[in-house]
This record gives sequence, structure tokens and C-alpha cells, in this order.
Amino acid sequence: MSNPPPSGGDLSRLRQLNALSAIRALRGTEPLPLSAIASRTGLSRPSTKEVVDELMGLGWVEEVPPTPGTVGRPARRYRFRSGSGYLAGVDIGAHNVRAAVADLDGNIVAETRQAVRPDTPVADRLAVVERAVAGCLAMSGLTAGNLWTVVIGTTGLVDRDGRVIFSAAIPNWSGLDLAGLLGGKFPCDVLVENDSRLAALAETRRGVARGSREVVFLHIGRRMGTGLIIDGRLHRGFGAAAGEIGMLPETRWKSAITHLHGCAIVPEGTPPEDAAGYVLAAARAGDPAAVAAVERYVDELAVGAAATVLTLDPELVVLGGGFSRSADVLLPPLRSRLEAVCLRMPELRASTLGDECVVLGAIDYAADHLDRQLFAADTGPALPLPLSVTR
Amino acid sequence: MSNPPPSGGDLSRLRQLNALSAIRALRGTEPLPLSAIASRTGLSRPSTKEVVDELMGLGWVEEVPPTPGTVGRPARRYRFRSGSGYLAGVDIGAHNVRAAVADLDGNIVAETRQAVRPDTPVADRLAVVERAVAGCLAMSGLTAGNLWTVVIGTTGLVDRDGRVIFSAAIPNWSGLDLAGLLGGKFPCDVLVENDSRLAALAETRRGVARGSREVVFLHIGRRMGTGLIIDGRLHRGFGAAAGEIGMLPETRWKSAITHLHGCAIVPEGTPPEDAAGYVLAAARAGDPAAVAAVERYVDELAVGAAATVLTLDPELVVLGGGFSRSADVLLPPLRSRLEAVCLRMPELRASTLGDECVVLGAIDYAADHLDRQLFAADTGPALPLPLSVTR
DNA sequence: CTCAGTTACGAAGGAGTCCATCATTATTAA
DNA sequence: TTAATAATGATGGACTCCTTCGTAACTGAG
Repeated sequence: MSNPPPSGGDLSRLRQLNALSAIRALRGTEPLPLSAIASRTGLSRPSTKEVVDELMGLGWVEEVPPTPGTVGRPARRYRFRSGSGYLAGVDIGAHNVRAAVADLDGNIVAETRQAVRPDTPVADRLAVVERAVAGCLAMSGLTAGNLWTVVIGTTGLVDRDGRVIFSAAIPNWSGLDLAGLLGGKFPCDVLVENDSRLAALAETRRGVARGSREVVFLHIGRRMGTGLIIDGRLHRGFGAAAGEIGMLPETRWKSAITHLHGCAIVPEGTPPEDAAGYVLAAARAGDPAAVAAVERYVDELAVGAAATVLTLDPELVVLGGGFSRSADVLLPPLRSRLEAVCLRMPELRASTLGDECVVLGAIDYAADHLDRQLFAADTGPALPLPLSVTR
Repeated sequence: MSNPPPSGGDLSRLRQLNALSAIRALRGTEPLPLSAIASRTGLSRPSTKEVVDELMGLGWVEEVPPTPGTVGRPARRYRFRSGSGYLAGVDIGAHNVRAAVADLDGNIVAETRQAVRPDTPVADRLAVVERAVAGCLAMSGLTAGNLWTVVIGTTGLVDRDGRVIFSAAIPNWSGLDLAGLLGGKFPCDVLVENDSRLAALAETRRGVARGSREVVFLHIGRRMGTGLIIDGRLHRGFGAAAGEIGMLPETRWKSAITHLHGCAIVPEGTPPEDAAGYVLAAARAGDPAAVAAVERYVDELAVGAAATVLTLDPELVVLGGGFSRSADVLLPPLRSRLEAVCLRMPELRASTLGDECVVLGAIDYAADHLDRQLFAADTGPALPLPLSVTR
């Protein structure tokens, strides 16, 4: 009732399942000899050979030269052809548009960043997105036809269909049908997701949360946000509004930053986007007023963080976003606040992925999308490289 | 990375998958003719016949007489042998121990309730559990050997191994290794889970939340509790402490009930366990003081409820527990509180399952356990009736 | 340079599962 | 009694996987 049904079926379905097992065995690892693939898939050698031959014929797998120097006949080695297709990830922020293109294994092959302004018109911002992806493609000698999936990350609530329900950070962004507007620009699926969620995903795939299946990602910066990983998957909720604990007045997340901006030690004329960083740096240096301001700031953060942790009981809380660079200052007070109320204290870690984490998460989300298409329990895959067996 | 791998394998594995498809097609429905099974499993008629014959030989499926009156040769009909095994569910509360035994389809065949007192010694309480299950078995002419799974629901935090981490409602209950103590008493798996979570499960399986995959269950009564259904499955969190939003001081869940108990209209000498019901009834009748008390009570509930809803964005919030009988009084004020802060307002419904909901949830959890064993992606099932094909 | 040892490759034969097809059987309706 | 209908049961073919065994390619010692 709860799990996807393990669908049996035809003999060709069995072959398909075994082909998928082989792909799974080969993805993200070094080239493997046949015997290794056989042991990982549980198939016999001859069957593995047949499956791999078929996958080579379809373009999913390629052979690499054998490694000399071992005793005995050298084994032929195979690897997943991660260059069969490419994935694009885009991070549309108020101040920057970042893009990256990666192969099917998620390895970045090109990356760009372009500054925009919060008041950049919507049409211009979308044009920047197109140019950014085109630039990545050009840098790596690819064309749009090589793209299998494009994932867009952006601030604000994004619904199931890729429409921006609400965004406070980018003017005129609310109500925009991003997936619709950008869907026509690329000859592949275009998915849109909230940026904090993508960052959370990146942390579980290649960041400090790698290997954890229950993770709360806290984006702390000029805006607050969360990304929730539940049972290893992104949780968006029924109406894509999960993680919006900041809406609760008791959390005071929206006004929290005023404790940093309003700190008396900030020099006159400091631009507002630098004030918080100034205070955090001063706190690190031991300035008492700054330390007090940070304490008050963390007080405000902690309620919402504790509410999320108490609700979900994650293994791990990851601090990301602009302020995570100051995690050394923020973590200790946050930890003590959480310890005071949490039934089971999760581990606390600071993100190390930096500013590209949303783009990386977009790539990872695209890779997940590929997985979903490949490994969908019932329906066979319908992909640029077909896996269906017809000869 | 996120989903269970769709494991292929042997030809016998394919047969096994198809047998499971057939079981899945037959479970919980009326007897089906072969052609209906074939269309549901996607197999051809002859293959379906072979699979069903094998399942009959193993005891999973039985034949029922054909229905006369139709034109053409009457079709043989088959059904899942839900009486091949039985599931027991137990609800260990402070004041009552309830037990039920159900067949593999979850249909209750016997049910008992026995009153205990909060200060009943642990050993006596456990003896009552044993007697309760034995009573259910005796009533339905079964023995412990017929049991495939026993699920115990109880108040308090229960860890992954079935140990009670903490319980405020039952003295000396904290730290008890319930699964260990009861595991030896039954010749089958014994699972232990928190009672609110089981009630939540029952609501999604046979209650007002049937069909919803994102549900927050709020137990409101002398104690507060929650059960979270995420993506159709019970969420327990990394350390089995999910849903404990009541620990957050800002929610004031622990003191909320004082607004009802402390209401001035409660007559002198009313036993504390009846005070809340008195006030709720008075509020329904329109007593201004009672209405005001209920308003204050709901004020306290609403913060934690809103925090959970904002974090998870469920489709549905179900009110259960003792006070859910007064849902007509509680729902409107709770709805208006939530509407004030929730980004997307979930539906609000009152439970209709009544006092047996924990026992029912325990049965459903046992049925899920059976499903997990049957349909585990990789490993073949190891069950009282073996499904492994050896002839 | 040759030969034994090691490891992997490739082909052949056998078993299990599924499917399409068709004659047969059981029942209803005329 | 006969025609129509719908399911049954049996046969042969196709596909996938497995086991087994002879062959090929390379290393290292003499």
C-alpha cells in the first residue's frame, strides 16, 4: 500500500530490470570488469555479458582499455557512458544567475555566474538564464540537443507545476510560470524547485550530509529558508509549502536579522548587505556588543529551528546560506539553544559547498530525475537513449 | 540513490515478482476470475494460471465456487486466503489495555478491552497484555501459532528496537524493553510503536484520512501527541522522536489543558478526568465562560499545530484522541487560528474511529509489516507460508 | 625464449518462464 | 436440441538465464 509495487511482467521486463541493475552497478564508479558487474547484479557471467553488450549497443555503456600489469588474461572493463547526455542546473537569485552543466554522473563540466540586480526585469532575467546555459554549453562544446534535463532553482515558493507561487526577493516574480516560460527554450524536461531545497539536496549528495537520510537544511542569510530531506528524498509537502516554519510569528525569523543590522557597532554608511557580515566578524573577534547581537539573533533563529527539529527528528542539521561562513560564531549558541529543548539532539554542521550549492543541488535534482525515469517501478524508461529491447 | 533498487535477477525471481503481483491483485478484493487477475498483473492467461496454481499449492490463495447465472462457461474464482495467518494489535494505555486479532486483510475477528490502573505494576500490565491476546485468540478459535505478527502500541517514545525511552503516563514504563519482554511470549515478530503514530496510520488506512499521503494526526486529550504520515508512510525520525513539537516551550502544549480544568464553571468535586469534558459540553451549549476557556485552550494548541503544518504542509490534519468527540467545538476556532498563519491551509477533519483507533492502527502496522516482508525489493520473503519456489 | 600458472573470454547445451494459438468444455438462451 | 458465449486446457515457440567446458591472453620463472 505504501511502497511502489514491485512489478514483474514479461521476460523482456526481466531483461530490462537486469540492464538497470547493471547501469546502477556502473554509475558513479570507476570502470568495472565483467566479473565485478556480475557479482553486483547477482547475475551470472554470461548473462552479464549479454546485458552489457546490449547496453553498449544502446549507448549506455562503453568499453575502456584493460589495465595491464595483472597476472592472467586482462579483463575487459566497462563504464557508464556519463557523456551520453548532460544536465543543466540554474540558480536564479536576486543578485546572481548561476548556471552549470554536468554529465549524467553529476560531474560539472562548465559553470558560469552573471550578476543581475534585484530590479532586473523579468524578461531580462530569463534572457540571462538562457545565455548562461548557452554559455556553459559553448564552453564545453555541447549543444542544447545534448541536454537531457534542466533544473531551475529560485527563491520563493514553487508549486508542483513549476510556477512561482510567491517570492519576496525578486520583484514581479510571484505568479510567474517559470517552467512554462523556460520549458519551450530547451528541448528537454525543465523542472523548477525552491533554492533552499536544492541546496539541501546538494548537501546530502556531495556535502556534509552525505549519507544521511534525515536532514534539515537551514538557509541562514538575508533571508531564511529550509530544505527538508526525509527518508533520503526531498520533502515538498502536499502543496509544495513544506518547511515554511518561518511563517509562524513565534519564530520571529523575518525580523531576526535586525539584531545584526541594528547593532550599534556597525559604522555609519555601511551598506545594509554588509552589516551582518561586519557584526559576525566582530563577534568572532570578541567584540562584546557584537557577541550580544549574535546571541539575540540566534535566539530568534532557534525557535524555528527547534520546531523543525522536534517535528522531524533529523539525524543532522546543516547550516547553509550566506551566513554559514560564520558558522564558527553561530553554531555554538545555536547548539546550546537546541540542546535546551530538543528531545534528541541532532548533529549540527556547517555547509562547505559555498555559493554554488544551489546549482549543484539543481544538477543533483536533475540526476535524481533521470533516476526516477530510469527506475520507475512500473513504466519502462522513455529516454533519449532508449532502454527498450527491440532487435 | 533514493528509491529501493528495482532488483532483477533470476527467472525464479521473475516468477516470484509475478506471484507477488497476483497476491497484490487479490488482496482486499472480492474473489476474482483468472481473466481479471491476468489483466491486473499484466500477465497472459496461461501464465496467470500457472502462478495462481502455485500460490494455491503454497496456501496463499484458495478457490471459491463459481457464480452461476452468467452466460458462457463459468469462470473459476480465486481469492487471497486471508485466514492463512493472523495479526494481533495491542494498545497499552494507562487506564486500558485493548487487544484485537485480525486476519491478513486486516479484518478484525476478535477484540477485548480490560481496565487497568495507572499504578498497575509493570509485570501485571504485561500479564494483562498476554491474557488479552490469548482471549482474542480463544474467542476466534485460534492459537498463538496462527499469529504472524504482534504490534504493541503504547504511550511514550519508543525507539527503533521497541524499547520505551520515556513515558510520562505509565509509572516505571520508561526504559522498559517492551519488545524484548513480550518478544519471547509470542512465536512471531513483536513490534512496538508509539500509540499516536499507530492512530495516525489507522486514520490513513480506514479513517477519515484514507487515500491521503501527507497527514498530520493530532491527538488531543489529557495528553497531546502527534503522528505524522509522510509520503504515505509513518515518519518516526532518525531517533524515533519525530512529532514531539510539544517539547517546544512556545507551544505550551503541556499546560494547555489547565485552561479547561481551571475553568470556573466546573462544579466543585468533579474528578479531574471529567473536567475537560464538562467544559467542552458547556461550550457546545453556549456557556460564555466555557467558550472562552475553549478559545484559550485552542490558542495554546494552535501554535504547535501550526508549526507542524508549516513544516510539513500536509494535505490533511486529523484530530483524534479523547477530545475529538468535541471536534464540533474545537475545529472552528482551531481552523481560524491556523488560517491566520498557514501558507496553505490543510483540510481539517475529526477522527471517527473512536477508542479503538490505536488497536486498529496496530493491526494496520502489522499488515504493513507483512507487506514489507512480502514486497521487499531485494530479499525474497521468508514467511510462515513460504513464497520461495521450490518444487 | 619457452613453458607453466592464472585469469578471463566465448560457445554450447539445458532448464525455466512467458506468450500466442487453438481445440475443448460448460453454461445460457432460443 | 441447437447456437452462442466465455472460460478452460494443451501445444509449440521464443526468450532469458545458468552451468560447464574448452580457448585465449597475459605474467613470471627457468
